[in-house]
Amino acid sequence: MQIYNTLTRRKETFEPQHPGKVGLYACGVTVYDHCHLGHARSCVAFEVMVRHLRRRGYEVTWVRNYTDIDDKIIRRAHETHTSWEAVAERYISSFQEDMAALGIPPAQIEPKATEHIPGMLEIIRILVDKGFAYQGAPGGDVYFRVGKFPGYGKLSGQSLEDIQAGARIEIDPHKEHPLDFVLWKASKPGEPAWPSPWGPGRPGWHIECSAMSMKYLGETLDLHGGGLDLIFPHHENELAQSEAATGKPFVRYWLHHGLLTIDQEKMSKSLGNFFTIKEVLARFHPEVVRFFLINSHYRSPLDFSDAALGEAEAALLRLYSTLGRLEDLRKHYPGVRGPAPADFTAAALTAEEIDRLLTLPERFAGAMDDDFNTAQALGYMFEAVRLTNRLLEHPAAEPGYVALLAEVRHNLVDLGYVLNLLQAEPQEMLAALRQKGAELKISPQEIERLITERAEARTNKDWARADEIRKELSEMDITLEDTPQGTTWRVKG
RNA sequence: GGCGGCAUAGCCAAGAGGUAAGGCAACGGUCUGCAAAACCGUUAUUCACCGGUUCGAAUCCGGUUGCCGCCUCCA
Repeated sequence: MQIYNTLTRRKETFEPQHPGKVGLYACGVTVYDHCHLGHARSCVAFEVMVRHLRRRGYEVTWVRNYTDIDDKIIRRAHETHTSWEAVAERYISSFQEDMAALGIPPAQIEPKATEHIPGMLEIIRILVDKGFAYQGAPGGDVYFRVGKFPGYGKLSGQSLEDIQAGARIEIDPHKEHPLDFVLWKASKPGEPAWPSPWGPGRPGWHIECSAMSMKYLGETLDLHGGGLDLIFPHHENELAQSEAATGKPFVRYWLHHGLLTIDQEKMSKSLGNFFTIKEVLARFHPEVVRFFLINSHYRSPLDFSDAALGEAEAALLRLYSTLGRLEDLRKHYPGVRGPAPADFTAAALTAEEIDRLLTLPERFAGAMDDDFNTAQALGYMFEAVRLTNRLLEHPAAEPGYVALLAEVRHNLVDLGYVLNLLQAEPQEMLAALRQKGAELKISPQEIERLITERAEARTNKDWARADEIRKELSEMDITLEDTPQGTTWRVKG
């Protein structure tokens, strides 16, 4: 497998420290508000990586944290006249609802910062003992001494001078260097506080990830990642404090995904240009959202728009349509399974095309092995779908025909599992997608009644009345489809 | 200002030295009582622009332009 490593800015062959085992730490969310779609992108990206690694036979330990204490949480508690604990608890629940709705299973370990204070204090103690950290004033903040760590800046590719040149940081008289960052933040009266050798306070942002990741995954992690926007300062600081404390490499492969944008601008709370996961899911099927999120490579920027989600919906519909036809076929031949006979030939496809259809799993895996290239993997699936549709258009009587399609069906669903797509019952999904969750201008009962009336008219060859009903429904954005199994309807797309 | 990234058809998007995947949309055809769906076909001699390396360049190198991200909390 090849994985792009932010530290070296290259794709590298992936080799975990311990054969067959992989530890992944993905930076989670700060729980002070509902999550937006950018957070969903992050979670889906790591989920898919984990699924593919497991498919490749690795035993993966996936850790995703909650930052459940920080300034924004405290501020939110003040604003809403409640406790910081209540704020954290509320938005952890909200996050879990979103994950469940998107079908993302929980990580193996989901640690909370406030439950790991002793581990953070231990790292800070070591850093102070080694001279990498100092307290600015008695009872005050404890800082990391950036100038003492030679590798500072190696992750973001900048020198200390580079960073300082553009720094908009206020000069803090207690800091030795403007870029020294807080490890332990002294609490003001009334603020949440934990006891420490340096006085009551709370952890700085970066130290929690070092403490929690190393506790669960060891001093050197295989994989650690988050959004591109976390490279500096968050991951740079994590790297510095962790390596300063242990003297060992902190992370073997740093993974950073691209950001979700709106009109080419980063979706963010501060810009106010965000949609929460809940808002998006109210309008689009969760699987459509997932498809949208993985239809481009995880490191690319991804622009959100209704049109883009609409395209994702149409594309997913195409996948499920074929799957539905394959499912119908399976019901007609319940005993037949793949694999296809090696010597099977079909009029509709050349030998090369049949081979291509059957080697989908290899090509799919190859794409995923190449830095989790979900876009290419999906491209291969669509190619297989096109070939499959061609076969379905030209039914053959041979048993090999059914066996081949049974194998294709199995492959599509099996590969879909890696992307957490195509796991639903096709007919149910098609019905859900066709109705788009949109407000209907007419009740389904009324539609059914008109369909029945039209069926009667058609039996009597009363084409005028049949067309009239079609037109009537069409004006209410309902499209009728006459199939051998009867007439179905869908909301116009 | 410093650091980094991206520019591929109407839109979205793979490809990273060997002659442009895939999706959406559009148009033509097959099918259909009419449609829809599906299938077939068409839609980039060309990958922002200018140079260079090479037998050969979206792919490598240099420069230009435009957009984005980070340098403050951010997935």
